[in-house]
Amino acid sequence: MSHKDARIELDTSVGYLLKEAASALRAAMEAVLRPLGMSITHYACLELLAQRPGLSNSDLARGAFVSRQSMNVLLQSLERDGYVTRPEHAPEGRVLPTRLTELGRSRLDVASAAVRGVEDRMRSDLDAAEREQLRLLLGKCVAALS
Amino acid sequence: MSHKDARIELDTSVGYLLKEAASALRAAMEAVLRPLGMSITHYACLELLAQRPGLSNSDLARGAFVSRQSMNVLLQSLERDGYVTRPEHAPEGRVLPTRLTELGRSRLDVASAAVRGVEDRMRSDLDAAEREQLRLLLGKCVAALS
DNA sequence: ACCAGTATGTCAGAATATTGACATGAGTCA
DNA sequence: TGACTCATGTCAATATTCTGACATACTGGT
Repeated sequence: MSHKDARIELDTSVGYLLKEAASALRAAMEAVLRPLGMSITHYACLELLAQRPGLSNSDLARGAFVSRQSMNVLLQSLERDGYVTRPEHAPEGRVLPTRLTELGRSRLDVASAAVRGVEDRMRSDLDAAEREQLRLLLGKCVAALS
Repeated sequence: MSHKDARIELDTSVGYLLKEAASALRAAMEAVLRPLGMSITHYACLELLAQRPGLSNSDLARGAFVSRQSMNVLLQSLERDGYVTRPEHAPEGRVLPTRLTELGRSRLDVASAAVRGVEDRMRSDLDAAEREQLRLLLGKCVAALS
């Protein structure tokens, strides 16, 4: 060995496996959302709003793991299509609280069912204890990186 | 409840946690690779070539989870910068086997050490058994989705 | 009151990745 | 041999995301 072997073993690297799993999940979600005319960020935004109505653009960006600029243009298109509404000017501060419309909620219902199917398939070989274990371990990784 | 509650619980969803972890890992890797003038795809390509010399463009694309068109333009820039070499025309078939240059390998050594630091930090709260468990569970998820 | 620091919404330009398309080569099967 | 299928490398166009920048608004300390 002429140079130090600090190479990362791809096949056994947790980081690589994590990326592989996330990539597979993304592909599977895109496959079921595409027929609905929805992208993943699209869906993530609506899902966040369904669970936490009134989130700001910046909140949604953090929750969907994109920049707030990206979320802003997405929100503009969602608003144009009538899926969400935002007040004309901020009630207080600069924050514009966003809310789902009835149309947005009904579209989300379909998308949410499709995504649930993907998640169920992903976890199909895991029993309840393993799912909990996976959540725990992923949570530790997230905490350690932030 | 006027409409059926098929909503996915974001906080407890394995899929959401997976995306969160992958996003945190990506951010951390970008942070350490940026000072080296390298992107994640950049690094992934070099790392793949170090472990499996002679991979084709399509192989590299699959290994780095991008389209082969994206990998192609990346390889062109890597070739232009002298990090990798490809034969002028295919030895057999259409496949152009790619190899690291000495320059590419030395640049990779630095990047690899930086990335290893990130991975170590990510797994810092996990003991050996937990790391093995995480690999196993992620592997099951990947298998179930493909 | 003031000022520095931080967070937000938004516009514009740049970087990155994807989809579509085409030609070429290999393998299969009748 | 010929037809068919599949994988590869690559060009072009499109789409998506990010970075940079700016004005505005809140917050905490002096």
